[in-house]
Amino acid sequence: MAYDHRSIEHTWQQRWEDEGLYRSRVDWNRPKHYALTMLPYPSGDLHMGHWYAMTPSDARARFMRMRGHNVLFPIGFDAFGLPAENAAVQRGVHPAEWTWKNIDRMRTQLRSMGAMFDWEREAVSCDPSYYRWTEWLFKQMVEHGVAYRGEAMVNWSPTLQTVLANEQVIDGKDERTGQPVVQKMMEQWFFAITRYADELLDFDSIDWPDPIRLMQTNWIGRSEGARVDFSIAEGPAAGEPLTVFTTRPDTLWGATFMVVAPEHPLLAEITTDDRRDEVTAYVQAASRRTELERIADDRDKTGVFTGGYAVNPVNQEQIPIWVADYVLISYGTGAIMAVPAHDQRDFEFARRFGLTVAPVIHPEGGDPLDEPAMTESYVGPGVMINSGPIDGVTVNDLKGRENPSVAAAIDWLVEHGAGEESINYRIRDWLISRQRYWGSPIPMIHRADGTVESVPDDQLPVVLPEDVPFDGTSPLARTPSFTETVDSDGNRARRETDTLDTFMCSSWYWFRYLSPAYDGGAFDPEEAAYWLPVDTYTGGAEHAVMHLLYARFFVKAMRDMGLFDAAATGMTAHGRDSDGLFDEPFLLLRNQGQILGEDRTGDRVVVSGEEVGTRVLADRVVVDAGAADDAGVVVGELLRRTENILQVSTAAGRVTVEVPETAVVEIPSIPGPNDVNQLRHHLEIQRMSKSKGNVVNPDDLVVEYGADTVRTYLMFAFEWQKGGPWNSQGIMGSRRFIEDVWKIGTIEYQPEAVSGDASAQLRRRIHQTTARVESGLEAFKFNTSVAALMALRNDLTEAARTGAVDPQVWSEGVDTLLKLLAPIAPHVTEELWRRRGNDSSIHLVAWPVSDPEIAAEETITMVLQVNGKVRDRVDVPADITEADAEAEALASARIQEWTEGKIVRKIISRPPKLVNVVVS
RNA sequence: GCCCGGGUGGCGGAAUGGCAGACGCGGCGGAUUCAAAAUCCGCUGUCCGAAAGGGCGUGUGGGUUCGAAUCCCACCCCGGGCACCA
Repeated sequence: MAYDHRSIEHTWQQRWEDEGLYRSRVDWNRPKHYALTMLPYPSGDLHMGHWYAMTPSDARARFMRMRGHNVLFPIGFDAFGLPAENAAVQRGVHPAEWTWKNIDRMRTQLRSMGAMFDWEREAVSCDPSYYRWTEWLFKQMVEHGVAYRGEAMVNWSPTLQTVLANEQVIDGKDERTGQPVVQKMMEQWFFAITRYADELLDFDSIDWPDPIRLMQTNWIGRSEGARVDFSIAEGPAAGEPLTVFTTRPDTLWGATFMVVAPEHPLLAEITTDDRRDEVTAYVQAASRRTELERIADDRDKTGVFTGGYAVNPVNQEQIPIWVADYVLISYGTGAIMAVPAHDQRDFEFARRFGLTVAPVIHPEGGDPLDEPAMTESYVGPGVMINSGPIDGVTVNDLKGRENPSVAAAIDWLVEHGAGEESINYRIRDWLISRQRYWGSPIPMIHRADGTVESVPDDQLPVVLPEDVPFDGTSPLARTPSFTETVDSDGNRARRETDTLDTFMCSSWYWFRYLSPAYDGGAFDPEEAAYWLPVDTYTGGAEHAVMHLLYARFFVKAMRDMGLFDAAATGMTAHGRDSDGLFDEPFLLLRNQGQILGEDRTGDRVVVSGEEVGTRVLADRVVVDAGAADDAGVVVGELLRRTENILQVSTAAGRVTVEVPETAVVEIPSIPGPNDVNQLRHHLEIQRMSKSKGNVVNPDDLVVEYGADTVRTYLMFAFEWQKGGPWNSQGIMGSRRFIEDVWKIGTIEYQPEAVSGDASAQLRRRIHQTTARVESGLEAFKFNTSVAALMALRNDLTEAARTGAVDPQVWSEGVDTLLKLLAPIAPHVTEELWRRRGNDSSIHLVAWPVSDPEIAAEETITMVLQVNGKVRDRVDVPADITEADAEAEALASARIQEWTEGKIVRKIISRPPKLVNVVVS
């Protein structure tokens, strides 16, 4: 009976659905396990990346279930976002229609995986029943002061006609489109994520990969130091403080000038009249430059003198104030004290503009700094000099108060009222307003008097109007039926027309999964009490600082707003200690790598034609001409093709070939008339993309090989956390494996010359395999689990051929193979399990237990070494004593050969693994 | 520039400081076949050797150790993150 994946997979997917096999229900008598995979964006097609992310997660969730956990493994869609709106602009399809159609299609594709998703818990973020609670959560944030409206310098994307969060801007460009972003002052809604900066730096209670923790730590960017008030010396602002943040207050006595950012509020008052034109020109030039241009420019510092001076509070010295764009308004106070002797940026600026450099640190174990000769700043350890009260204090390489000189300076500042100890963060508050249509509306109303009020809860959600213009910026703002409303006093008012950053939708979705239809709140506290928090979260590392940081912030804010109080009470009622369970969203996080396109060699082309200048004008191009090679003027591999221009790698080097329309193109492998566009060029390993033509479609693979084979291959062929290039031949290995399992599961076993040894050996392998598969699944090293199963397949195939094992052991072997493989290849194992006479699903049976005593080898091949080199091997009992092991080694003829005539210095005996005889 | 992660056969990858290369792909040889595909059996790091066996071998150089892919130091290369953060 042949293995037919099509009927098997279809049948079981249907039956599991009908029987509700994957419905998860609260059951306080069983331990729970909340396994979560990052929800997909409904782009239209499930690609290999989705399969690669989800099927191993599914396998692990199934494994946890077989181990006795009550597992929740939900799925949904992150359905708001720009691509839907672009589709509307470009193709005239309404975003809602486009999105829901994609979701429909992707649901079908997701079902073809055979994953244990509980579809009753599906949540879709663009559904009003979902975004009602996104809006409600926003309101909660407003009411608790976590969300606020503020004027700030924002990242404006002229291309997208919207603002972006800091996290969405990379190198001064929008991280999605790569288009430049400019700075602009705007009033927008923010979440006060900075308030949680310190708590977000604490990862002690969660098991997350180090790189992610590091990236978040760097992103938050905590710096310890001091705020110091300099005072403006003259002019309209005379006597006013000019505050700076510094991590090196110990170098205050070396401050020789100050620099303010071009946007600094006090700049105009500081600037003297004779300098005003120059300063104004500089500020204007700076504002015109995008972030991108500032980076693209050579790093030479620019700036101008304001004419103003400030008084250094530590020594009353007057120092000049400059304006320069290397000081950023968005960090610290937007003004710095410059200590050129001990800060490289300040040093470069000072040298360029001829400003004073005054060393205040005597380098450790070196000569005093020779100011005129210095070519770079000194940032190492030493001893303070020329610094009045802190002279002689040690300077080390540590940060903050751990550096004695910094501690001494802070103490002095505080004592003299000149400054205060301060911590500064790189992270900014999260800007959540977007001037887009396809997002959750912000449930706020602008009253005629300029104040803002929220839409009452019983009027939520504010529903997106359907009929809006999709031909430019902010469709909602241009839809009067939406914007015109009345406030709580019945006066005419205007609705907020910005929508929420879609990252907000994905910052709480795993709560909605618990009870997607619940209308008494964002989630049902009864469900939350049982299922929360998420035990295992899997997804791509590209979300390291956005989604994963926002999600952590959300949970902390929700906790502080009391949104988990009811759930905590429920936990306590069931005897579960809720302490600390609502501090973090995901207890364990693991990231999968990325599947890349396959390496591909280009067509071997034989071109005939004539040379015209530097290129060859073809009249005939033949692919794989074989013996007819000599006919060509150009023969080689096609490296690149741009329209009809070919780059061919030949023995003599690279040649450019132009293929006019009149030329004949012959590709034997493609029937019918061929044209130049069908030539395949060389492709390096890189991301899959339609334009490169290296996309592997999982749907096609499922049709050809079956979901079980695709799942097995994805788990076997890569180190999951690393990923790598696709290999179209490799999948056959997994297909053969599944077919072999089918054979093993369907043959009639014929015992012949049954031997006790062979039976015991197979039992040993069964129990060893169980342990190996288990540890692989636990540790996300799925490839080792599959490898172990393939090895068991080999043992069982051998057993079937020889007939040497006891029928009972054979049967145990087959059953164990099926159970261990069930999480990975759920369909074929279910089919075989039932055929073997079992009435209920294999996915409900208990995970096999590996008995260490049965798994233990009786005899082990012991390695005999001389001076650490393997010279012989002997089979010894597993419980051999150290003395016997040594005796075995010395009795070995081969060891004797190698030790003959030498003096045995010592013998390292590690029974039963090895004996190392050290001679000289 | 700074901070991470990683370099193991032709390829994907295994390996609590103890037999490097499990498992698979590919390749080679054989069986089967009219033939091919599929399937089955065997071999497959590299060099020397008829073989027995031996030399070399986990990016490079050094170190620790009886013993290093694994630990330490320096360097090279690849991937990722941040990037004038005071």
